[in-house]
Amino acid sequence: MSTTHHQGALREAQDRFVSAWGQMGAAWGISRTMAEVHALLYITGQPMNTDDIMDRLQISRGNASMSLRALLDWGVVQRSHKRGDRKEYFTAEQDVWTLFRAIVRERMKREVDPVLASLFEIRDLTSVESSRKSAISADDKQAVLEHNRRLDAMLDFLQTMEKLSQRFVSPSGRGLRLAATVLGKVS
Amino acid sequence: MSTTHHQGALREAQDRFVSAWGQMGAAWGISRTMAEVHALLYITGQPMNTDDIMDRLQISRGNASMSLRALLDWGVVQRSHKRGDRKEYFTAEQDVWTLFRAIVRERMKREVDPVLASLFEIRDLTSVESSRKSAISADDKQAVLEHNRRLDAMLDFLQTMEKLSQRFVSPSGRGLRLAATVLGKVS
DNA sequence: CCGGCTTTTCAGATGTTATTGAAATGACTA
DNA sequence: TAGTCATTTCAATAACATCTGAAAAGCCGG
Repeated sequence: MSTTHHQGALREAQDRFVSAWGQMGAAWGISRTMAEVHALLYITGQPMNTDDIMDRLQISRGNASMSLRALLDWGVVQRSHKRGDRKEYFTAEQDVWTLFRAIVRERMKREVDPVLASLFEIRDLTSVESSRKSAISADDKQAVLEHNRRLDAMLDFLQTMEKLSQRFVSPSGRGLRLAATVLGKVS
Repeated sequence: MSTTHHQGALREAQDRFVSAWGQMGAAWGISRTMAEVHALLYITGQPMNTDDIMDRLQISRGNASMSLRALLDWGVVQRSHKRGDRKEYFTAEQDVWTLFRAIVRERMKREVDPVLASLFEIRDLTSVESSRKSAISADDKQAVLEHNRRLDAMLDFLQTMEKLSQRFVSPSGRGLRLAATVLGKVS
């Protein structure tokens, strides 16, 4: 349609954006390709189908399919369709804060929550139980006490983070206003 | 010294803490071992030398050395020494918020800053320059305009994040108070 | 400046994760 | 139902990250 063949600058800017985003994603434990697919959809703003994406990023069909599905799971890409075309098209969430909230939500769910669960279990191993146990030296009791203090410090911290993230993640542009507030507050 | 051979519960709690932390670290793009070494030092609270750590975590000398050095670089572990012992001992930062600040600082430096730099460069590719270019259709101009809008949205967002993280990272227990404030504010 | 002890380095082995491509599955039409 | 086109799956493979262990480099007291 619009873009002619020698439309260099825009194309290059898009490609470099895709690379930069892919790099960042990789550092975050998101597969490079998945991040690149998202970047491409975001920066072009155009609905694209699997073949468009394969061609543009030079990746296999399987890879494109997997990445798109994962992006759908994360809720940062939506399906759409074109009349008279059987292919599925995809578009990226355009609001950056919404995007960010989706990412935080997903990462908390996958990485922090399981650790929190583990820590609670671990806490049980050395709670009241240990005092019931047979003859234990004063030193050992002290060691357990300090262990529990450290464990609790970590637990408290992660729970605070959890709550904080829920504020940011909560629906509506709450996160933005909060960030602005915080930045304003502390001068 | 204190811990006798059948002191099971504490030891198991420590081991499980180490695993849980290692898992979390892995998800964050920190090598599992590096996270485990830190977890061990944190949860025991004891200064340990390289051999202690090798034995306890069953890792090679090289791996232990590398991980410890990385933790020192991150500023979350300190060297210490024992009189009459030539070995180096290591201890973990015990304040969880300080630990967290170190991590955020490091990750921003390594992952966000480079991307921001790239985005600024990319922005230049399609700034004023593009209007100078020869005959360009109205459609193309429009495309470039929208591209710039999206790019700027991302830039703004990352810059806000950067500033936010600097608040949290700033010396003294500022971060803690901020978090408390935010949690309090929105009920 | 030698000998013993400690830490660091790094090439190769090992383990993990991402990607491909072709076959299976699904979805729709006639 | 068979035929066409699109999508998903998954075993094989490639790419990447991590770990080992032995050799090299540092450090120190005598």
